[in-house]
Amino acid sequence: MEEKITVKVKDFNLDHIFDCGQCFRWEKEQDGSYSGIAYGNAVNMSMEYDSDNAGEQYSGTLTISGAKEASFNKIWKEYLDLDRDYESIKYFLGNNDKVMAEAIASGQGIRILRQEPCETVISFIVSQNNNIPRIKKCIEGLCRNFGENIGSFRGREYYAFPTVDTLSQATENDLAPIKLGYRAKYIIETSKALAKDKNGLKQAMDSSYEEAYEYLTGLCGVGPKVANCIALFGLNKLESFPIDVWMRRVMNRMYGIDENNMKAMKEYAEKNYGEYGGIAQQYLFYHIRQLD
DNA sequence: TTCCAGGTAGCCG
DNA sequence: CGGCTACATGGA
Repeated sequence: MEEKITVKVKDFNLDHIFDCGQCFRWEKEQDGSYSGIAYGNAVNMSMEYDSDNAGEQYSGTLTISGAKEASFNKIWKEYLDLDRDYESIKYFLGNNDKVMAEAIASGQGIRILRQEPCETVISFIVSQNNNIPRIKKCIEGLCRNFGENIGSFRGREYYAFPTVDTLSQATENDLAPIKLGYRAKYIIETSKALAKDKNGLKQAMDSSYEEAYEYLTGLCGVGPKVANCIALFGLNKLESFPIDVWMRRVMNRMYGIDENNMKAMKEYAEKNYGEYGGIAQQYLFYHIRQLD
């Protein structure tokens, strides 16, 4: 008998959370639930929405199957950012910004996952100049070849994300079958740096956004965009505002900002989204990908 | 064939 | 500093 946790949630939608480009290891099942792995635990998540709001507020009961009850407070509550009040954040972002209100409407149930810092670093190095389906394949390949086998869950084998110690010892030749392209050497070099500086990411997490950004951009293969993704998804810096091709597209289409004027986009975000820039960015990202 | 994908390192002025 | 380009890979 599979263990499971059930918990009441609101402002919570699995499609919005797992299909907004923040994570790469969750797969949608036939029944609309998602199976995946985080912090070395493979689980399945399904939602039963409250009937009285017809799903519009995205409140209901979340079931995490395969998870031990004790893991809720230790892992899942924090991973899913359940203690944060997204309703007030949505009001803050959307109450005098019609464009943002529209974006929020399409991704009402987004939550910023608190992912493992090392995994986030490597994953977003893989993501550069790459598309999401292929990013997923590359990461799956890394895990299968270099991650610890966690065992089978619902008929599938699961592998933990490889440690930087393991990756730091791999050669470009070892990584060749994974088809990471020119990113392979970035991954090896950055894994070496992180394996050597064990507390670097932890310290960055406890530092200000600016200090974290400086540390991250010092890693090989980590530029402004990737650093902001790591800061947001791995280090819990919610003011971080990653600007990628989609963000350039959506801010041009919806705010009329020039597609090449990244500085204007950054300034717009700082001024209007402030400490919740990262959450605003996720609503915009999800929204433009729905439209496209 | 060419273009594109959650960009960055290296180089040049 | 800011601007330019090569870079692996696979799908459209």
